[in-house]
Amino acid sequence: MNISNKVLGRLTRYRALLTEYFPKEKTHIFSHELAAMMGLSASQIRRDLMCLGYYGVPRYGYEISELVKYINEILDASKLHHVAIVGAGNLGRALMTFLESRRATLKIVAAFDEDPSKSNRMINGVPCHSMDAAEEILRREDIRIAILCVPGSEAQRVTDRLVRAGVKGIMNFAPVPIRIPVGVALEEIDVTSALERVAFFTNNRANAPKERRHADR
Amino acid sequence: MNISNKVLGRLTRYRALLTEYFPKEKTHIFSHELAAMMGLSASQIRRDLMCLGYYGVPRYGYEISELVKYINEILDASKLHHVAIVGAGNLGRALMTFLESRRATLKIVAAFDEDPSKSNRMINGVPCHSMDAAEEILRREDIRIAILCVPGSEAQRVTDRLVRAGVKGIMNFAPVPIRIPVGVALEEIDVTSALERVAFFTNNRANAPKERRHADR
DNA sequence: TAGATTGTTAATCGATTAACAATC
DNA sequence: TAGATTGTTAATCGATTAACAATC
Repeated sequence: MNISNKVLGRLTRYRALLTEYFPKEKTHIFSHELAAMMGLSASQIRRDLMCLGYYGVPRYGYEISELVKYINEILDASKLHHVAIVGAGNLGRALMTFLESRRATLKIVAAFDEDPSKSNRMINGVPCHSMDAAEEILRREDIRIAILCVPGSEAQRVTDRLVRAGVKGIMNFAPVPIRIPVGVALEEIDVTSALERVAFFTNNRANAPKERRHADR
Repeated sequence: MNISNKVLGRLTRYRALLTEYFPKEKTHIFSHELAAMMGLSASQIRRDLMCLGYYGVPRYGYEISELVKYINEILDASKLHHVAIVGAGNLGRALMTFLESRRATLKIVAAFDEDPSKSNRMINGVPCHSMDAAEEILRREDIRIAILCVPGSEAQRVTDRLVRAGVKGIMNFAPVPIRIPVGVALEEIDVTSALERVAFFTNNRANAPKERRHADR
C-alpha cells in the first residue's frame, strides 16, 4: 500500500504527541481520544492506523507503546540521516538550535553560508562552511537532506547545486517555489504565505481555514 | 464565492513571485509561464485566477500589475494587522527578523516571554514583555494575530490565554496541535514533522511527496 | 450478556486535471 | 485568417466521513 504525504504527516504527529506529550501512566488510547487531542475525527485516526499493520482491540483501544513501535517501523526511524542547513542567517541558525536533538535520527552535521564571516567556524554547535565547500562536504559527510534557508533570489541556483551534489530531500524555507528533478523529495514551508493566510481569515471570520474545534465529533 | 485555504495559499505565492522575483521589464504573463515557475499545471493557475474577477486576454495573457492589484484586493492587503510573537526563544527571535518588513501590512509590534531576562527590553527591534503583561498589551495594541513559538508543553495553555485576550488568528510553531474555538483562524507549521516527511521519502525514493518537476505539463 | 470500540467499506466531499468552445 | 491562449465545464482523482458488522 502506498502511504500518502498527508497520512505520513499525521503519523509523525501522532507519534510526537504520544511519546512527548502524553501522560506516561496511560498505556492505552482510544481512537476518539487521540482524535480529540489532534483535532481530527475518530474515523480518520482509525483509517490512518490501518496502514501500520498494527491492530487495536475493541473496547480496549490501542496499546500506546505498540502503536509507537509500528509508527517507528513505517517511518524507518532507526535510520540515521545526516542533514545540512544551507544559509546560516537568522532562520537557519534558529533551526539548528530548534532541531538540535529533537530527533535522534535526524542529525544536523553541517551548515553552509556564502558570508565568509560565518564560515569555517562552529555556529550553535554545527560546523559552518563556505558555500564553495558544499559539494565536497555533502559527499564526504554523506548528507542527503538539506534545509534551505537562503534568500528567495538564491533558492533555485543553490537547489540545483545541492541536487547535483547528491541531496535527495529538501525542506525549503525560501519564499519562492523551487523545482527539483524526479527522485528528490520536497517540502516547502512558506512562513510569510502562512501568515498572510491567517491574516485573511482574521479579516473574514466567517470562514476559518480549519474546523478543528473544541467540540468532539 | 468562497475561497478555499489552498487557493488562498497559492494566490499569496503568485503575488510574492510576481512582485519580488519577476523581471520588472515583463508586463504580461501566460498561465503556462506562471505554472512552470510555480511547479503547477496551467489549468490550476487559470482556475485559481477565476476567483479574482480579473480576466486575462487570450494570446496576450495576464497583465501582471493588474493581476497583483486584484490579488491585493482579495487578500485585503491594505489592512494593517498588528502581530505578536509569543515565546522569544531562538525560533521566535528568528521570525522577528525574518518577518521584519517582509509585508508592510503585517507588523510585529510585541513579543512575550516567560523568561524575565528577555522581557522589558527590545529584541531585534521588537519590544519584549513578560507573559503576565500579555492580556493588557494585546488589547492596548489591538493585536489580533499571534505567532506561537513556545514549547509544546505550554502551547495549549498559552493559546487559551491569547484567545481570551481577543486574538483571532494564530500561527502555531509548537510541535503539538492546539485547539481553538470557532471564529479563530489557525495555521500549524510543524517543522519537525516536515523534516520527518522529507526523511521518509528520502528513504523511499520511488514515491516522492510532490510531483513538481522540471518537465512542463 | 450488553455496550463500546474496532476495522473496513461505501458514500460524500473537495481539489485537480482534461477538454474545448470562445476569443483575440 | 490561423494559431495560441483564455475561461469554464465535466471528468477524474484523492481524501475524509459515515455507517455498520465484527469483536471484545
